[in-house]
Amino acid sequence: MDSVKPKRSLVEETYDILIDAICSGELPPGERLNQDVIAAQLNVSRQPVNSAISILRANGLVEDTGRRSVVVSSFDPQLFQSIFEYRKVVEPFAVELAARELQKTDRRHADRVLKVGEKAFQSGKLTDLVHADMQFHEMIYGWSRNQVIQTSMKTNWHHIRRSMAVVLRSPETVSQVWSEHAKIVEQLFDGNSDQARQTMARHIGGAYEAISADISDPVVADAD
Amino acid sequence: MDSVKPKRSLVEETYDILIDAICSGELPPGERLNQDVIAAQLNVSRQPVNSAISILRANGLVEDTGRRSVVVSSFDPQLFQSIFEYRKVVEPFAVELAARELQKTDRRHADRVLKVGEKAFQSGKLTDLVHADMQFHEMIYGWSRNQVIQTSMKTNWHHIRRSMAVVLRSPETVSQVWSEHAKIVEQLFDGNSDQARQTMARHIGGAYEAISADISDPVVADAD
DNA sequence: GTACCTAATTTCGTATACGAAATACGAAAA
DNA sequence: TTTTCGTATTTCGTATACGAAATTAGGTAC
Repeated sequence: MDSVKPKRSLVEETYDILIDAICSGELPPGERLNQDVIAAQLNVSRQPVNSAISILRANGLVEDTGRRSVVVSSFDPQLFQSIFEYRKVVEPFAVELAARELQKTDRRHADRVLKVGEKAFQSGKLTDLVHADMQFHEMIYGWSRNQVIQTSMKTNWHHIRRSMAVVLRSPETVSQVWSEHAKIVEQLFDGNSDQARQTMARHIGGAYEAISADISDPVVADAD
Repeated sequence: MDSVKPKRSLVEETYDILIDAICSGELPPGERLNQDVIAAQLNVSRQPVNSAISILRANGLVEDTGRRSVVVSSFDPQLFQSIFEYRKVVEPFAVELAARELQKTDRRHADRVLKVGEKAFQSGKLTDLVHADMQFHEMIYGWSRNQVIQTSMKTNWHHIRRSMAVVLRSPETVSQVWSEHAKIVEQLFDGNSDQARQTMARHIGGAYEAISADISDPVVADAD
């Protein structure tokens, strides 16, 4: 068992806390980030907070206002559309790659992930649902053995989570999502990789349809 | 006229200098980054250097050694393969998206970029060639109007540039690259988007073939 | 000569300090 | 009352300071 303490730095800790606050919607778009306040809340000096914000800025999750402050980036429907347009091509590709060499042990992992999804569905907690959804897709990215897909999608999920925090999904939609997940796994392990690919493409397309209607209006900072 | 000074911070300046040194091969894989030394060289304090390194670490370009130092990440052929596997799917897709709404003015831009490429080819300077190559592909990403493609490929080009610094390309290969670029533009503006897509797919595939042979061995840090 | 132990030095993370720039506020003039 | 200008305050970027961890070196025992 890995009981090593990674010994995370305060910069990392601060970064994780901030990105989580942003993605969960706790810090909504346009919200100002005051270094002194954050430092006080986390009981650290301003220095690690400053570094963490530098990373967030480099990743586009916060932006300078031209004034003296940084704010959480506005959530742009255009970006959301880009993400799903992108996913509709990349995720079926990930499925195709995953089919190359599936291990038998992977099946156990898949079943576990699907089970967690079921539980999250029954609990009805949005946070759990989003998390489980992400887990499933990240499993596929991992199977693809393509690092670029994994890292680019990691960034995308920050934005996806951010949008999910605003959007409510109907139970029927959620139910369908998880039956499609199961179907993809089934087809993959049955050797029908091409079908799995197509199912994934439809899955992403459908998810976008289901969600996009709700986020037609951009969420931006309050005008002064 | 935009005569505003972007007023870049020392963190940004330092980050750009470091990433450029890494991507150009000036700081080879395994090279240790000493904050004091870098700060002295750039005539800044260690603070912005520290922040810049935090960003590099978050982007995976440097990594902790478990000791007290960070080193430039080793260049992994596996990653290189992932990048081209990815590009072979994503770049043709970018071409497809680009075909949606091409502006007439874009043609002028394209011709300019192609011309710069020719010049770089004649000059024979590797740095210029790589830069021009990147310019061409980034033009396509821009035309796709898909932000995710743009940002993910931006990261990838750091790694691509890094590999290019090691790999020498034969003049014939380079020549072929640029005639293919021209062909893609031609096909796009002639409305043959599907052909342009296929040309791009062949282009990426060919580029990978041409390069991959030379980087079969991983470039890692010297063993102690 | 080799191995080990301890002290000195390096080097990093984080805290604190300082100066500059921008915003907020308040007073005076229209 | 509204606007404008000057001053006080906030807040950030960057410099400097400090303590801890790790590496290096040197010396001693075998």
